[in-house]
Amino acid sequence: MADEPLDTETKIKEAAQKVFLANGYEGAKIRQIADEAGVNVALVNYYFRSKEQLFQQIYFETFSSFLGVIAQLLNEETPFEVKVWKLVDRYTDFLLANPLMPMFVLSEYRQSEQSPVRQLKMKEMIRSTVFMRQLNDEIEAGNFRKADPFQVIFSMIGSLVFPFIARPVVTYVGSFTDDTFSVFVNERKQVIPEMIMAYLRVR
Amino acid sequence: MADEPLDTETKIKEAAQKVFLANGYEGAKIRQIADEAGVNVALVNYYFRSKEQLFQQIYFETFSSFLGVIAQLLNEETPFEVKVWKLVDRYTDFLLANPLMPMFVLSEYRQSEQSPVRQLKMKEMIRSTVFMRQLNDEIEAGNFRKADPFQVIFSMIGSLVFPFIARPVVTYVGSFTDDTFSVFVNERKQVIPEMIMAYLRVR
DNA sequence: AAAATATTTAAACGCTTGTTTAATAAAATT
DNA sequence: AATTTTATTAAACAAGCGTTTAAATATTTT
Repeated sequence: MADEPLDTETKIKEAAQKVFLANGYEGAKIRQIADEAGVNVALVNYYFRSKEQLFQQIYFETFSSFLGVIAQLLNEETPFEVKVWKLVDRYTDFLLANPLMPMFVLSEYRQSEQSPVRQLKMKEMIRSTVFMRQLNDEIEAGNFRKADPFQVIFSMIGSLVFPFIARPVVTYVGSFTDDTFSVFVNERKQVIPEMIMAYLRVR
Repeated sequence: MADEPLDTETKIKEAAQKVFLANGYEGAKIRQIADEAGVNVALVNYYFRSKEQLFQQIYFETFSSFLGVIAQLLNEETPFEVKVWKLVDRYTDFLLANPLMPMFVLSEYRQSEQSPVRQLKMKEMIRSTVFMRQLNDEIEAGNFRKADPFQVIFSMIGSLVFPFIARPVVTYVGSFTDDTFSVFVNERKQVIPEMIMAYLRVR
């Protein structure tokens, strides 16, 4: 990868992303962000006006990525079961590449009516996915048991995301290293789809 | 309930529990804890020496409760399937009564060798539960599919705990109120055991 | 009741925080 | 080349933080 010389604003943003994800809003200090970016403290406010605004920008982008990738995978035009397997596989890889994202997104979420996050219309996005439609169709056709699609989707996402949220505890209880944790999570690529499908197939 | 006049130390501790669980270590301020307890700021340090020590005490107790309740349920001497249903039922109720606990325990976890949390030997506790033994027996007897017990247990706990960790997002995407969130979680008392058992039964 | 100890308080301490200022350096415009 | 604008800096600011102090009050012990 060609690491071209980044302009100051980008350097700050990348440093902020790193520091905010590792420490959360309260735990992150502007001086730490500035140091990480190799830049004077004042420049953070010069480019982003305030810690709060910088955070909002980072949070919005992270949230969009976190739920956006899911929404995209849910919307693929592949048969239902294939999609479940593919989604779990792809999203596991995504989380392995961004292991701090789930905890950050879920622990730093703040509700406010006119927040950018709300304007994403994530609600409608998830509710109207191809995945949801297919699931409803299969249930109506009698191929799957009568199940609440929300229960199914949150079971799947929850199983997928949980190890990353609970990573320190999981690592401790399971005596994992970084490598064996990765193995553990990769094994779930098989376990989770099998679990979801086994549940749905029982009529 | 008879709310007898609490002594100062207890008042501070309960206030600290409340404030730490709601805001985390960095977000919690001693003056807020003191106010919540209706007590002078200096008394917090008088009784607990430092914010750090107060936090450690709260965290240890919360962690013990969070994992201890699970360990206890995993150790009940009931048949495997009955236990799965009972565990999900009881732990859901426990989480409904302590909705902030999972996020607090998982986001504020810090590893350190001689921490009180480590001395709980939670690892050995979970690994040697009746649940684990039963699961292994059933698999060896050919009644259940060949599954990694850790995968099963973390799928179950993860499904159980996830809605509480992701509550704001789940609430938003699902258009839940506090009441309908509670309904949603209670429905999982059936979904989760069925999912786990459906998975295990496929050979 | 007097003395000793424990509890509580208001005030201040020193440090870190996010933020701003005012001066300097660099770049762009004229 | 002179001027204006933009970028960067060191330094300071006020506010908030966890913590300590020293005096006042309450309680316990003698």
